[in-house]
Amino acid sequence: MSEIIPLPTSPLQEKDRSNRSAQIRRAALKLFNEKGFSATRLEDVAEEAGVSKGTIYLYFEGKEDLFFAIIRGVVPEIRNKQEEMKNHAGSKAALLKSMMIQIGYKMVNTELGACVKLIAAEARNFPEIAEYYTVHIAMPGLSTFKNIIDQGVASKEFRPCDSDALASLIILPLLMSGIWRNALPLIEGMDLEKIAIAHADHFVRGLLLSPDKTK
Amino acid sequence: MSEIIPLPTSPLQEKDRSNRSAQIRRAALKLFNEKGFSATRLEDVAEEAGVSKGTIYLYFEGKEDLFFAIIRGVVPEIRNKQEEMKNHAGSKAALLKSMMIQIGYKMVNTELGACVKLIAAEARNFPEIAEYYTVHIAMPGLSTFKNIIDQGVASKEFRPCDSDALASLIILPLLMSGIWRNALPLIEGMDLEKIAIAHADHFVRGLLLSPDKTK
DNA sequence: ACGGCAAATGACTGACTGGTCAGTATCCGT
DNA sequence: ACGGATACTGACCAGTCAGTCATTTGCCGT
Repeated sequence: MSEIIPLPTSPLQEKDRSNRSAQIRRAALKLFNEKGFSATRLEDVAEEAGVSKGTIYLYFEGKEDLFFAIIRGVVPEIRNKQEEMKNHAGSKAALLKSMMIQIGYKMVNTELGACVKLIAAEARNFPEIAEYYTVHIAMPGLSTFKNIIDQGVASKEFRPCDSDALASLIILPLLMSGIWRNALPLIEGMDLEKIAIAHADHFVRGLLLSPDKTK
Repeated sequence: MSEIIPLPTSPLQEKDRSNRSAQIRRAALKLFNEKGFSATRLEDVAEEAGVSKGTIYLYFEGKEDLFFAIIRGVVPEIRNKQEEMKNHAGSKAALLKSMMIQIGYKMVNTELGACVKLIAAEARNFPEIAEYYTVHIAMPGLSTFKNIIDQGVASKEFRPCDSDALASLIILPLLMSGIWRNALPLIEGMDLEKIAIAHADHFVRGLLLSPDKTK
């Protein structure tokens, strides 16, 4: 071919070329999310990523390893959020609200929701994933929320309550928002971001002893 | 073979024999839920149901039709619950609580949770299912909850609120409970029934204008 | 311009599985 | 006891796809 290859080092191509692994993981997540792990053909992942099938095997040991790599990729961000919560000073109500809205936003607008859906759909086929998610994400996350609630109760900011159950109830609707967003068409009037905000507001309202001062 | 076939008409076998279709659907739901639709081999469904592969094709047109039949099978029960809610007289708070706890119970203890997980995982592969679920279950369900909340607001039982968002927030944690139950190992201290009850209690508490009288 | 090396390719293979259908078993009315 | 009808079976076929590897591409330093 004698045609001029245009801008072979443009920012986009440079980035792609320099990180085949991320490029393949992105493509795979998109298709796994659309079709499911088992129904996704590796050849389609290759095409979506703009490489050939063989190339995938230069970066991953196989389909399953590619799946694990995707899940591992979202963990650091979640861990950081958890750290952020632990080190926060100030009103627990404001902290909870802020975190719920941020998590809700990420669930609906980033690949996080797709990952949650994938984990829910495939965890039973990959016990390793289920174990990893449970031990390294869900348990510390719930425990962090529980601690915040307990602290709020201790300082008389919140009413006494079953902090175990309420910690779960913070996160369950947000997880389901992420799944819905990636699984089903949105129903008219069903704005998932608005729902996350309403969740934060309504949940904390039911927890406060005195009328809401964070408004 | 000359061996005696034991009790060929025992009650159990009689029942099974009389309804191959339900028997196959039960087996298929179990395996679809465990492995996912695509990763489930029809031959395994046949074995689980105690029939041969060919028999499945006497009752269903194919794998996909079997899947549709499973989903259609849970709809009547849901529709009945919705009717029940529309015809209820009395305190909206008590009605909401009762419904939330009942739905939560079914999500965690019946095949309903497995169906929700399946729909979430597979809806994008079967737009017909997504459409059906959205139009015939989700929309009327949300609209029923919204009406109850609006009525409660009108009668000054509930505070003014975004009833669209709150209707979604009633159901999202319950759906996620059903999915969690069928996807992930329960975390220590994570009792999904207890969570449904706490949800009902906490959600309604945040909605009431005057202190809770349903206690 | 060249030669060597790492990166990338895609045709190929072997295992797997949805769906078929010719054959078998079971049931029931006579 | 018979025979037709209905229910069931499982070997088989045709298509699919994860994973392999001999070959090609293109990027260097010299």
